Amino acid sequence: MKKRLSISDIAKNLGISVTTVSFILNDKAKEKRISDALTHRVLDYVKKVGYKPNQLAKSLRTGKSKTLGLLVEDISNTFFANIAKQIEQRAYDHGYHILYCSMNNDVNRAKELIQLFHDRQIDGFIIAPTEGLSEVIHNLLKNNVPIVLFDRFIEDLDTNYVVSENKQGAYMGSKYLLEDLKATKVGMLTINSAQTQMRSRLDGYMQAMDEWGRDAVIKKIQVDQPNDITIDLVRDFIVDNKLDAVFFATNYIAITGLKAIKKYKLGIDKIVSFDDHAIFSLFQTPVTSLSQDIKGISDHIIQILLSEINGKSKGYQHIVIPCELKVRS
Amino acid sequence: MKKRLSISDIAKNLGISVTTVSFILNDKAKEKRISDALTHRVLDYVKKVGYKPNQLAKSLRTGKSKTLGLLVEDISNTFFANIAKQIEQRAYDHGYHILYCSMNNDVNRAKELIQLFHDRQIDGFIIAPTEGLSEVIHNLLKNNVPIVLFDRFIEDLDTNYVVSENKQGAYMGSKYLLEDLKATKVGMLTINSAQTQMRSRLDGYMQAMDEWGRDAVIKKIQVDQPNDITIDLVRDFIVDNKLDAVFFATNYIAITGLKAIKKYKLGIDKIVSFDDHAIFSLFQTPVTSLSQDIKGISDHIIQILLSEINGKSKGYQHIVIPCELKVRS
DNA sequence: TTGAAAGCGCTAACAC
DNA sequence: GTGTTAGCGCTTTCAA
Repeated sequence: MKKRLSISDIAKNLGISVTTVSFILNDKAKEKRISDALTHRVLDYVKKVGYKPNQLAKSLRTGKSKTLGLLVEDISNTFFANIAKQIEQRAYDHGYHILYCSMNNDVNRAKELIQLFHDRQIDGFIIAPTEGLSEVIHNLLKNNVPIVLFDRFIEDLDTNYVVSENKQGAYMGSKYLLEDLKATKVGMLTINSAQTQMRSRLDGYMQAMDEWGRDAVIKKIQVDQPNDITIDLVRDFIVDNKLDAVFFATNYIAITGLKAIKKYKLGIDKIVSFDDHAIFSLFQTPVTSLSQDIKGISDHIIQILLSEINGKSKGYQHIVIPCELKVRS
Repeated sequence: MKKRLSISDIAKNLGISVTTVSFILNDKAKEKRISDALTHRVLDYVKKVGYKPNQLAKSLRTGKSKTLGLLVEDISNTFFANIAKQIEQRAYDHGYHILYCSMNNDVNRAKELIQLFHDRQIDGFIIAPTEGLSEVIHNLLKNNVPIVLFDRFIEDLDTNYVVSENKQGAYMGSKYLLEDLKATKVGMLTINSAQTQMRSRLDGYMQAMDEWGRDAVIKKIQVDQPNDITIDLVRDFIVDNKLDAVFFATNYIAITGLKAIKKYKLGIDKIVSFDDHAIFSLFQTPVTSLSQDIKGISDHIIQILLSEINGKSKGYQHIVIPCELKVRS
């Protein structure tokens, strides 16, 4: 493997100095009033020999790594995987790379990873924050590290975030069950989590129940328990409360719920779930869903983060993006 | 933001030289016979002030970035997302980061990305190669860049790969339809692609059809056409050929197929798909699947790549991992 | 057993 | 307009 050319090789071969080459390569030819002829000669030569600047050296010198960190709970979750895909696209378009990782519901791992990313001079963070990350994110903020939170935010932390209009979405979904499907008793299945998006979805459901003068019937399930157990819990919840409609707070809870409905032939046919999923149009009774605007979310995240990095931000931004009710029947 | 400490700050504050600090930090204290007392003093101090070496500088000096590149077609595909999750876990355990990206079926983008990663001195590549990448991968190989292909390989390229036992899996699935479900006419739906894994799945199906003396009935659909059109094509395929069983070559084809089955009430109840999916146990007639060993695949990928990077590889490895038939009925 | 210093490839202040 | 050079933070050879 022949050694990679360096900028000084280029300069030497062309009989000029590295400065000149550097200026030309960094689009400062005009500014530094380097002759057009020379500029072209350098550019042509660089292209001919396929010279690429060493990003590492560049980063070391400039302190910018041109890399963003994406931290999510679980990259194999379709919502996060889709966000990741969009973010990555946009990042590459702007010359940024993405380092990503799944925190897997493990606060210590998460803290470690954030530190690790920071040590690697990540230019900015995109985080779906889990509980317990408040302090470490606060530290980043204190160090002026650009950050955008998404999917949820942390209440006592003043920073950028991009989230869906969860309360309004949950309200729409609940209202759809009550008003359009004439449900008499609507239960809500959610997870045992204090994350803001979950709280908002709960609030939306509650508001609808209040307005219709119905009892709120809520079960919070634990995410880390075996699926079989959860399935049985869901059956008990539906049967014991004589529900004729269910609102699921996320698509993965819905999938577990649908398993229970199928397994125990519960005959529930009024179902709404937050987050869309391929499965929902295929279930025996189609599931109406609140689909989040993945593209819109990603666009805002990148736009806010890049403007922070480029020092063009005008205070912290709080973006709330509407969801769409996808009716299936 | 207070400036980060550098190794020379540490040395200065401790009244010793950077060399000594560097040796101690890189576990060469013993080898260089630095006194235990000093070693401890340095280690304690480093911990106390929370000093972290600058990875960029380290990389620039050593030429190792401690970063791996993961290139897949589409990170939002569950198979790839799951592989990504596993790989990432293992990589971090070994002190490596993952830069990833989706090639989105775009050869030029893929080439560009590989070049980009290479320019960033990625230590190794993990690639699910698409058609047309032969040349650029060949170039990497010529430059002794560690590479592991997975999911498929490229026939005229001698390198490491980790794939599932696709032919055997497809054979098992087809045999299950014929032998256990007593299917009379089994059609295969696959995609219009020459990738090795697709070819092998086709071969497995064909072998079973041959052994049972049945006609092979195959439809290749185009991945990039609108879903509605594909759904209608699937219906025509099933109806025109009077099929009573279908073998789907991937889970996403299966999902489209299930949509057709549901939409047009085709009443097919003998269904097998390659790749498992949450949906398959929930469809009106459960779908038996061939599930790939994500963990096994990931383990092998990382193990091979790291031994290549550390120069411990003993020639190219070709790993073929069995799939499991998940019967549902 | 420890230290001085060169050098990885690049940018940019300063000199001419 | 173009060149010289210091220095980003680190590893490692060579010297002491």
